Amino acid sequence: MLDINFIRENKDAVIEGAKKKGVVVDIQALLDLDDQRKKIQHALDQKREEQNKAAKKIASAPAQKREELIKASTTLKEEVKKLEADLQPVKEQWQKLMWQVPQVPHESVPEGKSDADNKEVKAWGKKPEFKFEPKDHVELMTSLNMVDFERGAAVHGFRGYFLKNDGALLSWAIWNYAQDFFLKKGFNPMLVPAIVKEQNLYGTGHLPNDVEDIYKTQDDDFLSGTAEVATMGYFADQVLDLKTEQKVLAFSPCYRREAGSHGKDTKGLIRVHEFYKLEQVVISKADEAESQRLHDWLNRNTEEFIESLGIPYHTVLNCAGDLGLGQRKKYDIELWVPQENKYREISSASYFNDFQTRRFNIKYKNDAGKLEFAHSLNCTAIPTPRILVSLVENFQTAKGTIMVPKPLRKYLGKKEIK
RNA sequence: GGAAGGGUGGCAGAGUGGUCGAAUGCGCAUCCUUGGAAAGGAUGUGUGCGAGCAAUCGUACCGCGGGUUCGAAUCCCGCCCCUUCCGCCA
Repeated sequence: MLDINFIRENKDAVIEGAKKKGVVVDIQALLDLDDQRKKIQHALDQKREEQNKAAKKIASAPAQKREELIKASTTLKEEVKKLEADLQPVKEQWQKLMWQVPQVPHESVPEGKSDADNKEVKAWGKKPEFKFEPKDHVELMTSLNMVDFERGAAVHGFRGYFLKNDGALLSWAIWNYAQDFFLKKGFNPMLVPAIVKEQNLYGTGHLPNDVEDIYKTQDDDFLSGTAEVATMGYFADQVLDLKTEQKVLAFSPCYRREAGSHGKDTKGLIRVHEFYKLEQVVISKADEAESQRLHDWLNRNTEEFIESLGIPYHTVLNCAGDLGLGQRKKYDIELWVPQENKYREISSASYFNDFQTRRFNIKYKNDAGKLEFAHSLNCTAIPTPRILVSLVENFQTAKGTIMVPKPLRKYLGKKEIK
C-alpha cells in the first residue's frame, strides 16, 4: 500500500508507474474519493463533538431538564448515524482502490510487458559442451533412481514427485550447505509456517490479485507460496529496533496452484505444486539508498552461492510488466539448463520500500525519534527441488552419472552420484 | 472435540454505565541533587486521522466486528486469539 498523501503529491508518477506495470487502476477516481472521504469524515468529527458535549451535560443536569437534553442528544445521534452511513461505502471503495495501487517502479526498471522483456545484466560461468548426447534431468534422475514421477502422480496427482535415495540426500545436502553459507552472511535462521491467515497475503501484496494461484483450506486459511509471507507476518504490528537491519533466513514448504499454467512445464521438477525454499528476508530503515544497497547485496549473496556450486547463470533486471504489485525493482537469477538450451529462473530479489510494512504495520523509531514505516526486501536463497534441474544436467557425465559440486561433497558424503 | 478463565498503554496491572485515553507500579526521557555514580526528588512519557504557521484543538482507538444507550473499556451478540483442565494425537 502506498501513502495516500504520497499518491496525492506524486499523482503523475503513480499513474505513470501503474501504466508501466500494466496495472489498471483509476488514480484520479481514488483522489476524488479521498476528497469525499475527508469531507464526510470532517463533518462527522464535528457532529460527534457536538454529540459528545451534549451527552456529557446530561450526567450533571437536574432531573427536570434531563428529558429535554436527551431529546436534543437523540437528534444529534441520528445525524451522526446518517453521516456514518454516508461514510461507510466511500471508505470501502477507498480501501478497495488503495489495495490496488501498485508501488512505483524505480527509474532504472526497463519498460516491458513480460519476462521476455527482462534485461540481462550479468552472465557467469561457462556453459558445458558435451561430447555425448546429454540427458534431461527427468531421464537422468529417474535412471539414477533419484526421483519417481509416476508414483508422485499416483499419490499427489498432477505435478507430483517423490525424491528418493541420492535425490533426497542431495536435497538435504543443499539445505545444509545453504544454511551454513547464508548464516555466515549474518542472517538469523527461522522455520516459518506455510499455513497463514489471509491478512498476511494482503500484507505481502499477493492478495487481492493472485487469489487463483493460492491454495485455501476449509478453515479459510491459505497455503503460502513463499516463506516471505509468514516471515513478514512475524513482524506485523511491531515497533522494531533497526539499528542494524533484521535479517532472516527463513525455511518453509511452498505451495502454488500454478493455475493458468496447465500445459506449461508439465514434465519434471521445474514447476511443481509443492516445493521447499530458503528465503532471505530483510527489514531495514526507511532509506531508499539503503534499500538499494541491500537489494544488490541480497541478490549478490545468491549469485555467490550459485557460483560456489559452479552452475552457469545469468541475472536479469525485470521489466516493469514482470514486477509484482508491491515491488519497486527486481532481479531474477536464472540457471543454465543444457537440455532446454536456455536459462531457468531460480531466484527473485525484490525491494518494496514501505509498501509491505504499511500493510503489516511494521515500524521503527527513526533518528528523529519519530515512528516510521520500515522498508522490506526479500530474495530467494535457494529453492529445491528446482535447483536440482540445472545441477544434475550441468554436471552429468558420459556414463550417465552426476559429478557433485565440491562444496556439497562433504554434506552428501560422495563426489559422484552413480 | 468438551469445560472453565482471560485479552486494557513499552511491560505488569486497576477499572463493571457518565467526572476514564484510562489509577498505581515498573520502564523510559529531561532536569535537580553529586567530585562522579547509586539512592532520592521534580516534570514528562501511546497511536492513527483531520484542522492550524504554531501553541493547540477535534475525533477515533481498552483483541476484532456488530448492537443496546443521550452516553460503553464496562451491558448484549458474533468472531479471533491466549491460558488451564479433560479427550484425541505425530
